[in-house]
Amino acid sequence: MDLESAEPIYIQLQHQIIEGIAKKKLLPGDSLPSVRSLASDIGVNLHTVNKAYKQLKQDGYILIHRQKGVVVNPEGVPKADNSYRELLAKNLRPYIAEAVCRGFTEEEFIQTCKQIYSNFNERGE
Amino acid sequence: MDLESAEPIYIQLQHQIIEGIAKKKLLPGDSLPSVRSLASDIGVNLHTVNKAYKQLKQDGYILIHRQKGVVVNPEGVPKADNSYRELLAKNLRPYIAEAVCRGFTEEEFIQTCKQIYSNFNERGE
DNA sequence: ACATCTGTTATAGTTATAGTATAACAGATG
DNA sequence: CATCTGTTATACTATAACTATAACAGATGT
Repeated sequence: MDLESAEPIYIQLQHQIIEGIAKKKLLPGDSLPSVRSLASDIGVNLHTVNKAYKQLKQDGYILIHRQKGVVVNPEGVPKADNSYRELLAKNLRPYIAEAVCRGFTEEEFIQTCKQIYSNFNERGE
Repeated sequence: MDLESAEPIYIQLQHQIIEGIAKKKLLPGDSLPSVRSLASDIGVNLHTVNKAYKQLKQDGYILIHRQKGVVVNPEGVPKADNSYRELLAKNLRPYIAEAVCRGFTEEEFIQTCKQIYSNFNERGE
């Protein structure tokens, strides 16, 4: 966590949890710290953590049983649908436009993606 | 231009100009509207346009000859270097983590990228 | 010379977002 | 019944985005 970053803390938190799920360090059913304990752990306010959890819940990454706490979605994360695909393409567009301008070829770009993918698919970590 | 978007106007402007260069609708040496005329065209303040131009200049997309106005870099956009590659990977990471969680495979992801690339490489548009 | 265009800078104000600080509520647990 | 949970409400500060004017300095055209 970088509290000095331009990236909002609650966004960094979301990314970190999503990465944890992608890397299978967080498995379906695993429980996450309460908003209060996590907030105190990383030294931020309760609401900042709550904001991250709220969004993750909305996106189907986690479930929240009032008193039992926060749990990684036991059903797994909702599969990619059309609206996801559209949003992804919209988000990637500016990066690819910049790559084209800088002479960063399709092959190089794909190689970069593959390398990142491999970070998440390493088994037995 | 979507003045209602959560995406800041000056960012949208940057993206649009970068896309123009990527699609070769804007060629090296082409001149762009003055900050004032562009601002009045899209109905925003002079400073909003200036902020976008400033960043584009910093990134080497455009040159600014005090009185001659704004011009697409005649030398072309600076080629991808290591710091660019690092930043790109850092930026792509969250999108790929999400894709992994949603069962969006590497092949599908790459297919998405290729399709976007093809939008920029279409000749004779 | 002079008006006019250019990018640039400065100042000030508004609005929205991010984050903090408390407090309280409601359901579940021990 | 105290304590933990997520949730909600309110209020405050700091910062970013945007707007509104105004002015400056260099170049151009008449």
